[in-house]
Amino acid sequence: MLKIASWNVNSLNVRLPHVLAWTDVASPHILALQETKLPDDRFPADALQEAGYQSVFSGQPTYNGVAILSRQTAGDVVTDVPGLDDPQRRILAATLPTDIGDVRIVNLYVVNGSEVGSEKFEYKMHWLQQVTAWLAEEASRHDRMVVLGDFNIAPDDRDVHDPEAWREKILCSTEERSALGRIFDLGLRDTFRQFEQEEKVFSWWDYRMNAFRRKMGLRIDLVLASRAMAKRCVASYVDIEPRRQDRPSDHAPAVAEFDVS
DNA sequence: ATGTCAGTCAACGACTGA
Repeated sequence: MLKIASWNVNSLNVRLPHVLAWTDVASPHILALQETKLPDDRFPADALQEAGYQSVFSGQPTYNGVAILSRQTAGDVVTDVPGLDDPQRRILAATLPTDIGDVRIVNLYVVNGSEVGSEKFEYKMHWLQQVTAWLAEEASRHDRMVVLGDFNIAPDDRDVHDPEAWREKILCSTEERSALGRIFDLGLRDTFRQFEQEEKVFSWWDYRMNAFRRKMGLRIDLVLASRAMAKRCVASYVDIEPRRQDRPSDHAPAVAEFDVS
């Protein structure tokens, strides 16, 4: 089994113990992290190496920052894409060897966008447009591809605790969902929806207003798989256990498992 | 009810972003 996960840790500095505890129990082969909020010279590669993970990362102080932890050595690392001369470290692609050959992993920390219609929202839409064009190229080069991360878009109303309250709000607007649809149209499937799921499964809950306790969340952390990988996907779920811990990230890991026999 | 966090700067509180 090949287990691949995505987790927005909201500061790897604070959350390193959570990551070590979770990887110890869940033992994913590949773990994509977002919002590490660390410059590269402070990335805790040694502690992760001791836990059995190699790391590639693209960070900056204070904001953003992405990493891929893996049992195997990553190659062909990409951190920047055409059309985005962007100091924000949100993109990290790498190729990982597996039992079925190389798998291309694309880790995305999609722009939040703040409010529909804001300047940040316009940046989000432009960012998605450029990233989608690049993903099309990646998809043409890599038959086996997994695109995962914090998409900052809830795919549809099933992914929202209160769809009416969120109607056309940031993370849920028609324009954002259409942009996500154009990524699905590249042949990338939301692995979570390949399986029957319980209602009200979310991956992010606001720190405010006891949102987690009240089950007021969104499913915005996704694991998408190319056709060749989707047909091998045997499970996809959110592991909310880390969200219950002390001093948690506001996100929980999204996990997909693939049959590589 | 934007009422929580995290990081930074600069100085222990204001700010930004999420």
